[in-house]
Amino acid sequence: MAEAEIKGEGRVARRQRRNRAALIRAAREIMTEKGAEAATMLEIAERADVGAGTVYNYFRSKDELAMAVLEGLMHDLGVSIQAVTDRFEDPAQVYAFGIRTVLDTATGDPRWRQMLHRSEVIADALFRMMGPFAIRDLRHASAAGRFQTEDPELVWRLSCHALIGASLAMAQGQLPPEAGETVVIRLLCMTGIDLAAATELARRPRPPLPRS
Amino acid sequence: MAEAEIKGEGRVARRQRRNRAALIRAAREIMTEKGAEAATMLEIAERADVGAGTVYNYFRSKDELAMAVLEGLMHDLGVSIQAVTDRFEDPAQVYAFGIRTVLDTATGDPRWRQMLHRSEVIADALFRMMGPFAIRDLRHASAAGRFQTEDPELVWRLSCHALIGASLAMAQGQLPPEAGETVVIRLLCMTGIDLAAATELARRPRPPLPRS
DNA sequence: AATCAATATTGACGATTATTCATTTTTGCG
DNA sequence: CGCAAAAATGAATAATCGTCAATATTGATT
Repeated sequence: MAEAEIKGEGRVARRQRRNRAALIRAAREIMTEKGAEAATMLEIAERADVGAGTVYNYFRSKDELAMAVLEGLMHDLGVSIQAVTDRFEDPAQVYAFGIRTVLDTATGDPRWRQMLHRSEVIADALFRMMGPFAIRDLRHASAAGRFQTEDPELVWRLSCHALIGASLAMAQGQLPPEAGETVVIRLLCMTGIDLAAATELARRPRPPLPRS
Repeated sequence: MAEAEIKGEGRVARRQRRNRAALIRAAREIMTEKGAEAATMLEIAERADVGAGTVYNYFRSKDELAMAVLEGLMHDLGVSIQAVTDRFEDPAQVYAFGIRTVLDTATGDPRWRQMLHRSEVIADALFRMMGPFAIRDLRHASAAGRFQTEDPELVWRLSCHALIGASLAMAQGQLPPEAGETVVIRLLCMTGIDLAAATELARRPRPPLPRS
């Protein structure tokens, strides 16, 4: 995929797109398999079939590469969530579905689980990558009188950190899997709805995610 | 301080206490000055006046030493908070004061600020070190009908991650300092009170902290 | 006081890896 | 074809965590 020719694209540009994509793909495979820390730059370079130094022509550091991997994972998840929530009527339900799905994916998908260290980086990526959607949903739900969130950006930021922190705790067995619902309920409380409404929202049946 | 003799304590035990204390003190000085990452084990060992390998007789790893430093900082802050909130009547206010103080200290005290990387470690330390107090406050406030928190442990855990995440964002200038109040309001919302009550609680005048 | 097993200390060293950089290869253009 | 600029290369660098064999200290026992 993504090998489509772009008219007027020279060989350099084409090779660069190929290298960048190959590096991110290789890094994603290795990092999501053994963890970002355990993945070495040399192994990534070899898997992408480039020289060790070439990685640094595309990414200033290993962290920057790891960030690109994370953003890719989150982009994919965001697309899946969008596909499902497009049909929802209630904007509050869109938001609730989103955070529930992020939580379930972060704890359930082994690829996400391997990236769960360095939570500040992950929370930040989540904030940036899914922020536009989440903040839009918070605004809609507030406009519809469902939430009371005049500061959606801040609420979303706090939610990201809490969400990733909870995911980490669950992945480490410090929280039971059943806690997922309660986590969602409490995060919904931050939007300004009351506990009963948050509970109702969190317990609505959810359609399945399309696989990515 | 802490050089008090313990009756029947041999020289080994005395030296071990001295070494452990000296290592934590040295690590605290260096780590809070230049950050935990930039501090090297060798420099810490030299400042504590022990050999480079000796550190590993007391702490299995650099992370474990950093954790001890963090726990010390948090212990000190916890003592200060306790001294102030002892006189409060409203348990909800005790909780509100606690989280506000953690936030202000994390963003204002340069020693804390230097430790703000690796937020999952810090949030975990906060959860463990201040958890007994915070959870007690949440229970009291719930029993008094102020909060609705049947799951104080979970709410506290989520709050820790959100609190540290927000502190990090403020320290990096991604959030303005005035956001502190809103952060506290939204964290209070997680306890199950409504937005108006949370706002009132967050805006009550606060007595100053005794310096530690 | 002498002995000695147990324990603690030491610091040189090994091992690992992210990153750099001088060199080589490739590209695009006149 | 020839050449300058850009990109790729991978061997070398650098930095430091944690190990370990050797050494020093301790204190119970004789």
